Order: sequence, then structure tokens, then C-alpha cells
Amino acid sequence: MDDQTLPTKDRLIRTAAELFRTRGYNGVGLSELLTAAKSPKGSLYHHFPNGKSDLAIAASTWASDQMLRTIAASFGSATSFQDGATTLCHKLAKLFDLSNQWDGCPVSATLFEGPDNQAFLDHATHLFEGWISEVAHHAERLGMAPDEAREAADSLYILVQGGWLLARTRRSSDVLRFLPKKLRLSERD
Amino acid sequence: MDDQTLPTKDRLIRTAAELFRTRGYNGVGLSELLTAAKSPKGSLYHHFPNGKSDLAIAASTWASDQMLRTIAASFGSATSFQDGATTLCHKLAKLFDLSNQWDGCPVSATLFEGPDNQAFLDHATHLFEGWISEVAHHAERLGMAPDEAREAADSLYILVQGGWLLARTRRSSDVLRFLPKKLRLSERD
DNA sequence: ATGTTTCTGGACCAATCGGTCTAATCCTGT
DNA sequence: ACAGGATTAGACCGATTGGTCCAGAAACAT
Repeated sequence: MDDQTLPTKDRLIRTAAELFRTRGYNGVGLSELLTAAKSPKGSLYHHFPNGKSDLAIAASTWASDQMLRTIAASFGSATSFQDGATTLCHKLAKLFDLSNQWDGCPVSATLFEGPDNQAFLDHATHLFEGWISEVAHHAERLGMAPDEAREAADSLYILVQGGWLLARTRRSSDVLRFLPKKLRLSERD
Repeated sequence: MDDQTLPTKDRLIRTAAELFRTRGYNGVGLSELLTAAKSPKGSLYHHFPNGKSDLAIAASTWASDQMLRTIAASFGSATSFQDGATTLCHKLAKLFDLSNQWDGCPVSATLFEGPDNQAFLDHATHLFEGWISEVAHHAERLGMAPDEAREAADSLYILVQGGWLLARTRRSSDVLRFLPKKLRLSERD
């Protein structure tokens, strides 16, 4: 993340998101992070007065926004929930391969082990519920009843998170590609 | 984990498993760990020559063995795969409530962010495949064909890991209790 | 009882941690 | 051209990190 044309603040956020995702919040030191972002310590504490924890919140939020966009792109042109879910899983499989089959979920890796655990946990809840709401919104748009939509969104979330972990341990994105088959919807395939 | 009757080595392993599970490998310092285990530094490096990383391997292995026993207990007296899976999910829900609805998976929290990432990742793969094999073994015993059994085991693993994460963000073990409904088996319920 | 091995206790170490602070520099509006 | 806020640069700080080392206690063998 050394794109010098990007404003310092954005460079910090992107670098933090990337590093935290691969080694977790506590696994990344400020010095390493600042070197990677080509930014001095003063800038960090100017843009993020509370330092590392502020940056972690910003980085996870940014990563979550990316996921929301991926969800929107997958379901936006879908003709059915199953269709959108399949597209999403394939997009995630590609993302997984790009990450050296290594990284974890950017939100949980960043927020589930912080020092200020309560605030971090609350923010993680907020972000994850955002993902699920977005999926549920599309499910309703595609014809599902509200409670049916929420349950389908929950299921997809569970499958994706669990599948990502299995893909990580098997170093294979195929797990993610086969995920849609496991979706248990009211209609049978 | 202050049971003084336990040998030092076991006290270290249990304490490490507990702490790593709640705050991750890098989130726990040796001084804190040794205080909690009521053990001096010399003992740690006597029993685990490579220090923290050795201890992490031992702790995750111990935690994994516990999970294997839970799986065996759940499927041992089951009359069907669905039955065993349901029991397992309910056992895990109770475990989740005991952990203050806070902790992560003891294996991934301990091994997915270590310094020696390759060895840690390999060990995590080994442990997780052990879980899946154990489930698949019971599935076959309960009448499934080998490949059907492996797929069912994969599915259960995915659901449990994803469900645990969702339970964490919602601070509710109900997610885990409803998991069996999402299992998509060849027979319909 | 004595010698030997196993284990414990903790002082000590360099390196790194996250964070503070101030001077210098870069922008921007006038 | 100049004022003044925004931003950068990095020296510096105390605390803590994981790790080493060895004296001595405890356990065990004979």
C-alpha cells in the first residue's frame, strides 16, 4: 500500500486494513505499519488522535464498506437470491486467491482482539449487521418475505465466514465456490 | 486456571489455551500468562524450550482434543447424523454461554496470527482436519456413504465456525442452537 | 545418606511496544 | 508576499515484550 498519490490518511487506513487482516490487531506494530504506509508517526496521531485503536476502527470500517460494495455488485444484477449468493461466493473466492490464501476476515481480525475490547466488539457487531442487512435487503427485493429474507441473510453470512475459515485451512478457494450448493432455501434446486 | 494441584506443565497449557482463546496469540504477554498460571519463567522454558510458540502449539492441541471428545460424546449415542449434529450444536451453545459469549475458536485464535505463521498454519490445518475426520467417521458409522459423509462433515464444520462468529457478534448462543436446521442433508426434515 | 536429575524462582537483557511532543515544512487564502 | 492553520518529521519516553541464564530447591534413585 505505497501509492504515494493517495492522501496520507487514506494510505494509513488501507495499509492498516491490509496488515491487520493478515496478522491481526496485536500482530502489527506501529513502526511496521508506518514504514509500510510511508508515513511518520506525527501524521498518524494528527489524523487519528487516539492512535492505533482509532486507526483500527477506521480500517475495519473501510474494509466493511468494500464488502458492502461487493455484496451490492453481486446482488444488483441478480435474478434470484441463489443467483446473487452464487456470484458473491465466486467474487469472494477470487478475493481469497488474491490474498495468498492467507488473510482472515478484515473485520474480525482487526476488532476481535483489541485492547478496548468492548468498543471494538460493538463496532464489529455494527459492521457485520450491516452486511447482513444489505443481503436481507436484496433478498426482499428479489421476492422474499421479510423474515425469510433475514434468515437467508444469516445463513449466507454463516456459510461465508465458516467457508472462508475452511478455505484458509485448506489453502483452496474451491470451498468458497461450492458454498452456494449448501444454501438451504425454501425452493429446492 | 489456578488449580495448584495440577502439574506446572498442564497449568501452563490450560492457562494459555484460555487466554489465547479470548485475546489471541499476540494479545497475551508472557508475564500475564505466567502470573495467571502461577508459574515462573524458568518453568515455562524448561517445559517448552521454544517458549511462547511451543506453548501455543501445545495449548491449541489440548483445546482441539477437548473438541474431539465433545464430538465423540455428541455422536456416540446418536441415532442419526442430524441427531448427533444437533447434540453437538447444543453442547457448543452451552460452552459459548460459559465463555461469556466472548471467546473465539481456541485453535484459530491461537494459531492464525503467530509469528511463525507457516508452522502455525500447518498445525491448524492438521487439527481442523482432525475434527472433520472425526465427524465424517461418525457419519459413515451412521450409514452415510464415504463421500457423502465427508461433505456432511465439511458442512457441519462450516456452520459451526460461521455460527460461532455470528453468535459472538450477537452475544447470543441461540444462533448455535438453530444451526442444525440449516444443515442440508439428502433426507429432508 | 548421598549424588543426580528435574524443576523452580527470578534477576537481567536487548528490542520493541504505543504514545507524546516540538520544530520544521507545506499548503492555502488574502 | 505573508500570515496562519494543517500536516509532517522524527527524537524521545516509560513500559512491556519474549528470551536467557543460573543459583538453588525438590524429587528421585541407590
